Amino acid sequence: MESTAANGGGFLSRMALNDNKAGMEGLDRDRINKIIMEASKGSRFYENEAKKELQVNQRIEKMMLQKAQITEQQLQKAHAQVERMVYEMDMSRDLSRLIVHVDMDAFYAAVEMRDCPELKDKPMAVGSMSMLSTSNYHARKFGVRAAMPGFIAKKLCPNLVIVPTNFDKYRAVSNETTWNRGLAGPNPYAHTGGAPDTTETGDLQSKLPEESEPYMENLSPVLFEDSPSTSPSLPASGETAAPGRGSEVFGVCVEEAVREMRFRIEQKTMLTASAGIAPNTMLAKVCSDKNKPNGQYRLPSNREAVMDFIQNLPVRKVFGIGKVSENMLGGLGITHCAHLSQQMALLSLLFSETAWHHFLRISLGLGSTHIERTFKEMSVAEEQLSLCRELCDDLAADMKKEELRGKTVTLKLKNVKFEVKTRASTLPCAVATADEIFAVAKDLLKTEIENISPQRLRLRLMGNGVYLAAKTLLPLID
DNA sequence: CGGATCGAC
DNA sequence: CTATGTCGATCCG
Repeated sequence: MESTAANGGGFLSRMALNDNKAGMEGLDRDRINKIIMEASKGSRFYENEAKKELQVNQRIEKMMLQKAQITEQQLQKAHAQVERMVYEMDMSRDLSRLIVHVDMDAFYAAVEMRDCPELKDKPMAVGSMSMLSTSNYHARKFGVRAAMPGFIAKKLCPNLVIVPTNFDKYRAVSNETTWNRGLAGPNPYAHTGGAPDTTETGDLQSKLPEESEPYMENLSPVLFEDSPSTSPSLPASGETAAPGRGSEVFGVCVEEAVREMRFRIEQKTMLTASAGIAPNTMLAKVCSDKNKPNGQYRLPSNREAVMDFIQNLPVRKVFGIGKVSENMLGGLGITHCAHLSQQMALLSLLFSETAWHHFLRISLGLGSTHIERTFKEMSVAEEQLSLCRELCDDLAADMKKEELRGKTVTLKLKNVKFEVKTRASTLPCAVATADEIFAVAKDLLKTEIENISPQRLRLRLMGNGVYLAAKTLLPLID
């Protein structure tokens, strides 16, 4: 098997600098990659990476063989099916929501610089000689980035200052930035009418991407910082929910509202954040990266703007497409989302259904328009019940749109220790309205509250949380 | 189901 | 002088 390894210079491409991040443009990649390879070669880590790269290359070859066997008919048939789906998905596009994704800039590094002005004009990173969590923008110019071992970073930038991580500090700052309590004060943008979509920003609360975000409680000391987005455990990583539907919020445009949000964060923490405003979470996250650091970008809520934006987007920028997928797609000549749409029929024949459906959604610029709510803590039963009611309303609205009803109501809870529980109840007949769902969900929640008493049920998160199991979903009309 | 794989951070 | 982490989700058998 000829290895298609993409390297002329004899290094593993997977070891090379990943310049997919903000602050990484226009540096001397060849020099940087050479240093990385020299520092890595021969290590066990490198050998393992080499093995993994070979496996990926073999998968690509296998895929190319499969591709060669596809007949014109198969392709045409796939094409027709894809076209139908594109049409349906396009129809279901929801442009009514505004999602804001807020992401702290180089979070850990920014905190350390703030607290030690001497670091300000030096290249610095947070972490250890073994692993860095993040670096400041000055260091990024040398190719120093999150997830890079400190000893390699030192070779790239001998003057690099490496500061050990202070998780407690990051968590404290993170808490300051959470919407519910941290950024107190009247917040005119928090709610819109009936559907309070506000959420806090995860970033603030949770993690960090390109810029990182702090961690939460169970901190597993981890820590890379760059990158926005929502974090797995605390959903909020960089996301905030939207101020509302439409672009006017209490007479102020979203851009202004988000500018104020960022301004308040900066006033309170002396740290900057970037934000993306878009009709769904996938796009908002990508947008938050666009004018980083300390900037924001709004993608208008119309189909043309979305499609135009997505066409020019490298697939690697999309949440969920990592090194491996990028390489697999690259084998087919797909580097940008525009290629994704062009080759969708082929993709539908070469990838699993879930995979190509995911690609299809990306190629249309679709994403979630609903945001999980995260709280610092919620231990008052009345609040829990009223939140539960809200979730039921949202769910009923979504179900109505899809013309679905269901027989199983599942309540998902996450307590302050981050343990997740689900409780479900299956009914004799399917339900669809908010009242019907709430009647069941309320009982489930009350049972949980009672089971734990006299202690209080202390919840961390309740969201995404009340939903109906898919298998029991039925058409609204028989 | 458990282990492998992938991706986020 | 060395030295490359941890988690959750999903896939796959």
